[in-house]
Amino acid sequence: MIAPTHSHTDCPGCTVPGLAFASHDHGQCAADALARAEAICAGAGARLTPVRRRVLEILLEAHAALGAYDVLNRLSAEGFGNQPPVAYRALDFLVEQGLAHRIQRLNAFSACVHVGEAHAPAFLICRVCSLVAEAAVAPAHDALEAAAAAMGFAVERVTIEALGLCPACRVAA
Amino acid sequence: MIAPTHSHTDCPGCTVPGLAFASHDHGQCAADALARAEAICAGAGARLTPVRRRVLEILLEAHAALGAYDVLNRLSAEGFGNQPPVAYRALDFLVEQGLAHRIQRLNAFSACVHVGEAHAPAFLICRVCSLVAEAAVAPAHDALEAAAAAMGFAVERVTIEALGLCPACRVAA
DNA sequence: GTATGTATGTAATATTATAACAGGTCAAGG
DNA sequence: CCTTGACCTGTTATAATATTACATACATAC
Repeated sequence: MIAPTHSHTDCPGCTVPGLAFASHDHGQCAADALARAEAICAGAGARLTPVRRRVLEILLEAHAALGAYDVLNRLSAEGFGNQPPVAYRALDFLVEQGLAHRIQRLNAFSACVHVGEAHAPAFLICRVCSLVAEAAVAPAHDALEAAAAAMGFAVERVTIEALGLCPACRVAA
Repeated sequence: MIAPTHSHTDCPGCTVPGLAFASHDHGQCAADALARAEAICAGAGARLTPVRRRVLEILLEAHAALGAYDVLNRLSAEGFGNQPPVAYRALDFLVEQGLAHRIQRLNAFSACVHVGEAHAPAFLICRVCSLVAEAAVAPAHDALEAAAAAMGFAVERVTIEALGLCPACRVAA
């Protein structure tokens, strides 16, 4: 696990701006996010199978970025397969469907906070407490797209990540 | 190796805009870049030792993103140590001095194209031929900084990468 | 109900990265 | 000079991350 399970960072479904690093009640979030995931998959003709659904739940419950092997450990404890491909396949599926994101810098995955909405996410990673927040950065995305277009490069997927200090750790420092 | 040795992508020293994916003469580039690297290190009180210097040369010659083990293989073939830390330490040093960049998406490293200049780089990675170009995206960087500041997050390091098709592979498709 | 594509489980292995420690080099201060 | 301390290199061992390949099972369309 990359960050403590009880942390309250981004909460899928709780998309109030500015709330990303603040504590808040999110009891309803996971349920909402799962319902939306079902809808997305149905719409895309993709199957949200038990393993895949469970992996999404795990990411939602953790409320933090998890490594593939963290996910795998939980899966195998629950009677699913216990070999890496089980986790990687489900995670890849979720990322493809836009239900989860991969955090390159951490080799980790987190449930998407804005499922279904078109969004250009960036990830703010605290180097002290490892909490990860998802921020909307459409302007940054547009700027990158423009720079790429000027060079004749066709952008398909974008990764924007920042490493630094979250508000809490900033104060503590 | 991530991309062919003979490729002509970004050429340190040849910073003509728009040239990133075009073929061009870059015989002088490596020498210039090395000279600037010496200056940077001298100014920072850092030591560009033989291993470190050689790793930088390797990255410059390859003219592409290389994995740590690619670098290590070349080092050990030349009589340097043949264990991973030898490569990782030198690469980490170069990244810290701003002489090289890490491409997260590829777990690879490339020589910096704009040594010494303050710059906010983004990396354009072709998913077909694996060539990597370094683009200047100060506006994207600023936008990310602004979004982070609004959330109380203090940005220290930024990763911006795009996966897609380079001009050549776009035409071929 | 059978064929077909897709999903899962498993074994084996590849790739990427770090921790820990020993020995060497070099420059500054005594 | 020669010692000290900081830093660099080499090596061993191992950890962490990820993929290939193949067998089995399941779902859907025909």
